[in-house]
Amino acid sequence: MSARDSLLSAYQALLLAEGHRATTLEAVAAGAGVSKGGLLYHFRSKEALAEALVERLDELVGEDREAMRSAEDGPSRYYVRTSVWTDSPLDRTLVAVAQLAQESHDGARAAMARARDGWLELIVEEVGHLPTARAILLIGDGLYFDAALTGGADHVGAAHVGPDELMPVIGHLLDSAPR
Amino acid sequence: MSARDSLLSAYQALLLAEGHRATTLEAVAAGAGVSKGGLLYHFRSKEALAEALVERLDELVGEDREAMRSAEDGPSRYYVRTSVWTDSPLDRTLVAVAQLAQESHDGARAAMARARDGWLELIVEEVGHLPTARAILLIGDGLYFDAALTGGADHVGAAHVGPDELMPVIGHLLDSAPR
DNA sequence: GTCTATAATTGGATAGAC
DNA sequence: GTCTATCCAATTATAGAC
Repeated sequence: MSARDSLLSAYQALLLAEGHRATTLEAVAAGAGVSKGGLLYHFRSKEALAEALVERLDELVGEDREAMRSAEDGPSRYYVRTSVWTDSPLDRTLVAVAQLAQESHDGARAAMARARDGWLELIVEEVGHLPTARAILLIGDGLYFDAALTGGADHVGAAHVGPDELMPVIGHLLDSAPR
Repeated sequence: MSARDSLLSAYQALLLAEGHRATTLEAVAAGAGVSKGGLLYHFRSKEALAEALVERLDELVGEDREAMRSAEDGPSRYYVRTSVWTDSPLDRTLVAVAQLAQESHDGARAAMARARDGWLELIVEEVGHLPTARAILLIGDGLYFDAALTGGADHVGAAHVGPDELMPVIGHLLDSAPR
């Protein structure tokens, strides 16, 4: 992996766990095994790190959209199934960018809006009923919220319900939506 | 309002919009119209502000639990109905504490877990089916996630669906849950 | 109870050596 | 392409006057 990629991954990991302001250039550099000067050769500023991460999210979301469109069990089930935390590249990048968005980063907010609009579009196509589609999108948002609250750590609390238990509920929403 | 309350409210507002690290003591003091020294008389440290806010959340959640238990339309509908952003004291405090939790504040994480466990308990009592109850809880989480992403600003995007459109979907989940 | 002054530290960014 | 040294601004917290 190139030094640039290592730096971006280290930045993402820290952002995920601690947030934008708490993620210092020194910590990112240390995480990637280079010095602060080395970091600043690849990324001119802290803002440049954020912009690169937002680009990475756009790419991953684009790939996810293709997979969602052609999913065997349909876009809605695919969406909910993949919204539970699995530590995938998209999971990690999405929650990291969500941290940026919450700390008032405009680019990150716009990227989150783009991603969610795209998902909603495919769900509406399948469901044919906007409020139901919105409810399904919200369930996915809720799963990301849970992950974001703990910085992506495993959460096997009493309240935890896995995808296997959730899917029948989604199936029910799909079957019963007005047309 | 006492100076202490003003300070806590100013802290909460900044936390909501910018996150823990970005919320400086100077900005909190300025928001409440006192000096940094004045702030530190009421709160010995930044951590003391965080702890006071967590206490405030526990109180508001306790009150909300009572209202939820005795809601005319039942706990589940009450929960979803009140999870849409209305800028209420509970909304603001909850999302502010969620910011703290995301920046790895243990007390905030524990408070969020307590709140969500309490809500889930009442929903399960009503619904009688854990996966359905969990789905309803997730819809509320999703609504808070949306609010958190924008720091509680109004979001009247194309994807926005209000409570009036969402409630029938909840009603459907309630009616169709296995018993 | 609130203020000013200031100490001690940290963080983002630049300059220039290697 | 990476490092060290350094500057400047910002931040938490203390001390003590009023």
